[in-house]
Amino acid sequence: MTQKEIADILGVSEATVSLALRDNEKVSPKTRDRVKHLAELTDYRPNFSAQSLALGKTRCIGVIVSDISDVFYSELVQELHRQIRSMDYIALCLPSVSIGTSHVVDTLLCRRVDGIISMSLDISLDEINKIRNSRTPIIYYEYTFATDSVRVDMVKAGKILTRHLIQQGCRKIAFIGKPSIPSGRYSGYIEALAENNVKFREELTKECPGHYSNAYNVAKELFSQKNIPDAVVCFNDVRATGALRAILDMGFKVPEDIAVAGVDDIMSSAYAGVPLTTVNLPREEIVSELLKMLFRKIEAGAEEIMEEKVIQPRLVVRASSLRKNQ
Amino acid sequence: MTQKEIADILGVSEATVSLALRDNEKVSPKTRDRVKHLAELTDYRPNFSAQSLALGKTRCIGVIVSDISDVFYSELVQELHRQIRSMDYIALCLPSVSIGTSHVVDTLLCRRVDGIISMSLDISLDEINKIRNSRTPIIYYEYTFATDSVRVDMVKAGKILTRHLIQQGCRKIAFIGKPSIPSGRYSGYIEALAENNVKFREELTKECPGHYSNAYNVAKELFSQKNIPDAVVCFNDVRATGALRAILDMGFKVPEDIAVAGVDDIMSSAYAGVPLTTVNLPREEIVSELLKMLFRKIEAGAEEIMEEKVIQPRLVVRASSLRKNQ
DNA sequence: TATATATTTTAAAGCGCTTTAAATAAAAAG
DNA sequence: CTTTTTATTTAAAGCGCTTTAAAATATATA
Repeated sequence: MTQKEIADILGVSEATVSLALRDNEKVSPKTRDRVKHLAELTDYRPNFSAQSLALGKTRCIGVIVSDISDVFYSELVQELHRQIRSMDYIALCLPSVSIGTSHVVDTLLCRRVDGIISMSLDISLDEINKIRNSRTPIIYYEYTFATDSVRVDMVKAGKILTRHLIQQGCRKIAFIGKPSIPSGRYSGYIEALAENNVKFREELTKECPGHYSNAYNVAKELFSQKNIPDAVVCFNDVRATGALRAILDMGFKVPEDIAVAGVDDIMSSAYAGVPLTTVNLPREEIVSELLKMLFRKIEAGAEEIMEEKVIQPRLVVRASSLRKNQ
Repeated sequence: MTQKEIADILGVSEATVSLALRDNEKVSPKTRDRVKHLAELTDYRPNFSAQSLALGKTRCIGVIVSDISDVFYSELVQELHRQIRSMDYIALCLPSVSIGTSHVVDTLLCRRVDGIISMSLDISLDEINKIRNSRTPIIYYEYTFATDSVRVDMVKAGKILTRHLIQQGCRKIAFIGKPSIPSGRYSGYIEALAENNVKFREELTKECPGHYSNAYNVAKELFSQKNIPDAVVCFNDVRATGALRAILDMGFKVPEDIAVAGVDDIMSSAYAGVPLTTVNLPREEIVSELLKMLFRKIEAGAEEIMEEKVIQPRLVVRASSLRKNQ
């Protein structure tokens, strides 16, 4: 079924059909009803490719995610789908880790998405330039090198978590997932130590790639040292869950011997080896800010809007850090 | 940049440019190189909408997922993105739970996806008919009411899990997540009980919607009865994780007092309260079969291929069911 | 009734690409 | 140096839709 076929059946012109379907007031109520009725009846569905071509927009935004099987991101993406639905848009989410950032960017640009949300940290300058050249509006999540971005105050996240552990009486606080480049959570961790006069010990901080198993191994190593930390802040809940498992496997009690905390507040955290203290990043707010900014930029014709929205995280205390005797 | 602009600059016709870019051997090597070189230089990217319209295909397949924040599905989708990349296609994945199955189907049909993979159980007959009428090829995952599907042998999954628990000495085996409609895992559970002469007790089987918290509550209730089960098979790992947490919170020892098992083998299962015994569903194989079948059907012009591929699951034994004294 | 005005419909061009059939240019054969 | 044959290029139509300017019809005004 095409508009032409409908037009032929009804004995009107193609233009009339198009106008009628889009509720243009130039077409008489009577014809409009006839058209719409027949469209309904014949299960007519506009061809989006044709529409996009004619209108010059796809009503589709691209989302670059590093890894959609990463729980936190999949939760974010789900929320994004939910919110974008009401704007009559769709989100095309592609995982850069499994198909390559460069390929993702090319795909999105070829498909002429109306805008892009980048949630991937491993996007290169090259790709950013490609996007800029194409004049496709883009907003970044958690990418500190660009304006037009939304991010959670991760310094604060690291800080409130560390503060909390100090309040619980911990004094030898380790950090798993130390970044190679300066990062919020890690800075927050260091600041919190400093402001409470707790000694920062380099040897208690460990790099750790992002998967359960890596954190498991790093933790095993960390807690095999002579001088055992009494708490550990992890880069995120996935790493915290892995580390926690290692700690339990080694026979330590959590939180009595070692307190554990992560960041993200993924669903499974409340059901981990020991329910996990963490920092909640408000998905709904993050997504709504991202979309608000993106659509503003789309309206503005891809002009930089030079804005950076910072969202506040919230401490979520659970058993993994709660020392009863405090 | 459009083909026309390239053509104008080079002083050739639009047709030549199009043919050259698609490596048609009718165009001389010399012109082809000139065209491609300029295309490269000017960062030309074909307009996909136009291409789709002209070719009558979108090189895009739609994926209907109930909930992409469900770990298992997000792992499946990630794998799907990986595999489909090499076919120069993209996957448009939409979560039916947050935007509604009917809306998902409409969206996919409007956008004229070349094929659909349905991973959602709550797709209605109405929607299936819409898809059929549009003559869009579709393959189902785990949907037992349709042919042209791929599924894991869930009877077997339920059976090997239950058998394993019986071998571990359990005799009062509960089931959390009993389905309202006949389902593989549950049947497998019952069959395994029967074949080992273990009494089936209705009161040990509980319905349970799919989230950690529900399983937590159901388990709390189940294990507050006078007659406490010594094992529980859960519909999947998410429910198992929730139930496990409840069991531990109630002060039971796992697996000594109660053995716990799930299905899916999601990444976090190995790091749950107690590492979780489960059944692995081979993602790579599932996805590759789905795609193989779908593309076969696309070639065949949406003709039913009347096939049902059954994939074998694999038992993964971990601490949550391993009774040392056996 | 004729004219001006408002309402409704339509022809035609355009969006950016593909493809086919016809036109042109180059090479081979006579 | 023609005539065939072969290689290369192009004009034109089409994919399904939108939109604008002009045409047709209906309604109001003089």
